[in-house]
Amino acid sequence: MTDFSAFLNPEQLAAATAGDGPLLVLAAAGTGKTQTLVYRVAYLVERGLPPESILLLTFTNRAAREMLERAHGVAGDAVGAVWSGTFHHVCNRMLRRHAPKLGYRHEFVIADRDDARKLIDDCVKELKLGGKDFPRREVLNSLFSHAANRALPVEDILESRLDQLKVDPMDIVRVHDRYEQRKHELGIMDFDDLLVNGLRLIEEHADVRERYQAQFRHILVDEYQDTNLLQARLVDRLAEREGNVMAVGDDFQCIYSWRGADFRNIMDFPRRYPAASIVKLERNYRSVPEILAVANACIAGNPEQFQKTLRATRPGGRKPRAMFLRDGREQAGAVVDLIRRGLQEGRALRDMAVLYRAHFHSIELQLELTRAGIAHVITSGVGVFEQAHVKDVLALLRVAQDGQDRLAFDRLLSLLPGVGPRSVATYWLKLGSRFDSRDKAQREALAALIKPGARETWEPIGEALARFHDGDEAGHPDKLVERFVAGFYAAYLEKTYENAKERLEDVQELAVQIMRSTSLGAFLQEVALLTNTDQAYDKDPHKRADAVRLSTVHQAKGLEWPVVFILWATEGMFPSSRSLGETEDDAEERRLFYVAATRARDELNICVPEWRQTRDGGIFACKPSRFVAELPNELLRSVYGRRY
DNA sequence: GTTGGGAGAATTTTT
DNA sequence: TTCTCCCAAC
Repeated sequence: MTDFSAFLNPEQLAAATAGDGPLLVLAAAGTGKTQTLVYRVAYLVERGLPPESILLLTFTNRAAREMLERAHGVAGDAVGAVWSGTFHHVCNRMLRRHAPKLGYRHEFVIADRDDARKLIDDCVKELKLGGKDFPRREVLNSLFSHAANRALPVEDILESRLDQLKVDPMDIVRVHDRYEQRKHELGIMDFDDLLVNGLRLIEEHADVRERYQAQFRHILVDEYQDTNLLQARLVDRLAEREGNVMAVGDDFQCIYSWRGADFRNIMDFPRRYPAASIVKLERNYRSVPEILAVANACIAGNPEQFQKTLRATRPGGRKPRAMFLRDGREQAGAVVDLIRRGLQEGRALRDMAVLYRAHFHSIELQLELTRAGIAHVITSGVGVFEQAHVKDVLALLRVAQDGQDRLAFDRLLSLLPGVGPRSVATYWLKLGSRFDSRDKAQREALAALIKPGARETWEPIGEALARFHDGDEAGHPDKLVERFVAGFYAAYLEKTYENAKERLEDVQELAVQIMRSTSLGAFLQEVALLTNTDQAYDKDPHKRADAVRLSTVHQAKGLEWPVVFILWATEGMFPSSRSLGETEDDAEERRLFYVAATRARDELNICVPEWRQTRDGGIFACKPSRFVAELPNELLRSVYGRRY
């Protein structure tokens, strides 16, 4: 048995070794929340609980993996069988098993954001809507998503935005109805459907519900403050029988309410679970007191929160710098200078991170870092698996794997010259609304259907598929990809993209990834849920090992660095004017700034440029962010220009 | 039916 | 400045 008291402080110990019953752990930033969860898992396993009866829900797959790795270090191999991952991942896992109960195949397809938007476009066109004033697909997508994640009808969501919409709300409802219908016809689920249907599965099917209620004797939820209504309800249902929920979170760090997260879930937890014990973790092990003072001051004004104060355990260090700079270029130069100084002081590049509100805030810095030859990695907005070339190859693999995947078929065939949506639709129909590439007759039928101009191009692809199914290369997805690339795709990339070489490398790396997973089927069923923050797909591990990290604040959640820079701490940028809109409510932006500041261990540098250049060459003045301006002067070291 | 050119719009956060 | 949409020519 591990001596848990050797690794945990009294509050952490109380949480990790608590008995049965609901438990709310209010863990402020940097107070060892992960440590507590890791030891909680280890404790339960060591006490003899079967690992598969533990459900660990996290915000990213990466967080789940890290926690289990660490718990494995404490409690050994048994930990491997713990159910863990994001809500989407766990719902996916349950739905793969029981999908027919909801009228889906086990092999239902997950539509990523891009697929969903395309589909919405199709619906708009089909209904002959659209036009200048009709909302764009992104807007429609986010409206539908809002509705789904709050379990509200689309009409209700539209109601609150009527003034912004110039069209008949019923038209939007019609698009939504058609979209739902279309998804069902194609047997696909979008991200929101995973949650919606996961919950439906549990609520509407008593046998499934009872099975999982019996299985999950302990449910642990990380980042509980960022759960939405569906997620909270799913946990409540699953825990109904055993009642063992451990919710860990920090209402100060709720930064996803735009996605439906509702921090009332955490505020109301004691009411929903009257038997709940509450543990507060307030001792911060991460940051120097000067950084905590800034974080505390920033968040203090937010109403209706659990009152918590970060208490420092580290000795005093340096006050955060507020750097008042001329413009974005000077900001980039200043950050580069300070990174160089950090290197001289013995820090590694990986000790430093640059955080910002939105991806485009970092463009100037990226250029400057490249010019200066400083290794850096960006967790970009577009996930690796969302890039066009990766999706092309995935489409090939999906066609090889599954004869009913219409989306994949469309995508693959559209790569051929002269073949567009109309032709593809005809092929599909003539093949009997399926294309089973295992079936020789179907392969030949398709080859004959393809129009003359494209037939030659298709030939090597058809050949690759044939060899994948019969012959000595059967069942080797890497060989399939290889033949596809050699016979067609390399030339296609060359013709289509300027950076064909890089894309080719991605594709080859993809083949390696697939060979590492248990099976092609398993890989394809999960791939839509892998994101760039999960780092399952490491493009360049050598570079990544020691490089400055550039990230949005959202993606930096749960991480920490000795040195942190915050870019564009100006009104309109951070807080973002788009987020504030007409409302005066800046609570969420404030929490976001709090999250950014509390990522730093030793040194926090807040950049406040005075002028911003727009893309079309315009220039306008920026006021310093309220989050800087409001701070008492004595909490910061203010420096002007490049005299830091 | 498809593709490519030219004009126009537009810049948040993500599973 | 870059991505997206619409229209006209293959």
